[in-house]
Order: sequence, then structure tokens, then C-alpha cells
Amino acid sequence: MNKVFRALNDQTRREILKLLKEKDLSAGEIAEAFQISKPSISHHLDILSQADLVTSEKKGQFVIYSLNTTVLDDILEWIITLKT
Amino acid sequence: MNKVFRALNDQTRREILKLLKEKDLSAGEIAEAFQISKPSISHHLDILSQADLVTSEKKGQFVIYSLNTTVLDDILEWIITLKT
DNA sequence: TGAATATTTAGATATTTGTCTAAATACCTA
DNA sequence: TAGGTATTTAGACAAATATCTAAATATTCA
Repeated sequence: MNKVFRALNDQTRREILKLLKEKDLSAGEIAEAFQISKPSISHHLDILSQADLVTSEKKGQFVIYSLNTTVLDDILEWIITLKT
Repeated sequence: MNKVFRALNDQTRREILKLLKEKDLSAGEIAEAFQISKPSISHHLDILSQADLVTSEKKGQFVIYSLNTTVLDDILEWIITLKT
């Protein structure tokens, strides 16, 4: 859960998740949505992957990223427990 | 919301919130629950305050900290929006 | 095969973060 | 008012983080 909190603690990464909510995207398409360099985006995607918030699949030259929200359940439960 | 995510991105601070869920505690009582120094705990409490996750009130020599979970609603909504 | 495209890896750098000790501040009580 | 307790502030330092450019790797296709 540590890795998930860590991954969520960055505006760029949170926006990447929002983008992937709409549809799967290649690394390049994700990078185009931001002003920062492709290697930096690649790094953010790696952190999101480590937290299991995204999955990726190689499709030819492209790497397609998808949102995985199942790991957010632990966070939700943690927060709700704190609130109740 | 940035500050809340930031505040939650630390194991010690998350444990402080858990403690405060049970009951209000002074800074010293909180510090006793951890192996790290009082100034470090004070710093963590400051970050939690900045995020509005805790409130504090001076009671004589003591500063009593209380949990405030209302700011977690935004986080909950953010996560749920991502999931649905 | 070789050039073009997509992505990641490597290495560098500035900033942020978590921690510490020492000192300052605030309050209580004898 | 002086000494003791509680807490925060200041300043230092090591580790983690976000970013960059350059280079490496993987894939496509003419």
C-alpha cells in the first residue's frame, strides 16, 4: 500500500491515471499530454507500474498502458476505516 | 488535495492518524508511540496540520491533537471517480 | 539490411524529504 | 521569579525524488 500512496503523491501521475481512465494509451500518447520529457513520463509510468496502478502490454513498437484500479480498494478501505 | 496526498505518503504519519482515531493525544503522547525524536514527530504533525488532517489545541503546557477526516472526502471522491 | 520510430535505461543535477541535535519558547508550580 | 516540563524552531545532513540529455534497445518496413 506504501507504493500506491507513493505513486498517488504526484500531480503528473494522478493525471496519467485520469487519462487512462478514458482509454488505453501508448507511452508516447501519454507523453504528448504533458510538457515534460518522454524519459520522465516513462519514469512516472514505471512508478505507477510498481504500484500496480497500471499494466502495460507491448503491441508492436508501442507499449500500451491500461489503468488498474483494483489496488485502490486497499486505499479506500484504509481511508474509510479512518473515517468510521 | 495535493497536501493531503503528500501527508498520507508516509508510514509514520499514517500511524499517527490511526492513533488519533482512537482518541485525542498530546504531542508527547504521540511521540512516545514511535522510536523517532520528538522534533521529528513535531514535524510530521506540522505536515498533517498543513493538510488539515489534524487540528491542535493548546491545553496548558500540552498541545492536544485531534483527527479531522473531513478532508479525506475529496480523496475518496477522487479515487471513486477513477474507479467508476 | 538499414533507416525511422517508440520506448527505456543511464547518468547527472537540483529540490524535497525525513531525520537528528541543540536551542528557543511557552506554560506551570513551588 | 526560578526551575521543570512540553513543544516547536533552527540548522545540518543523508537519502529520495523529479527532471533533463544522451545513449541503448526494440520494432517496423522500404
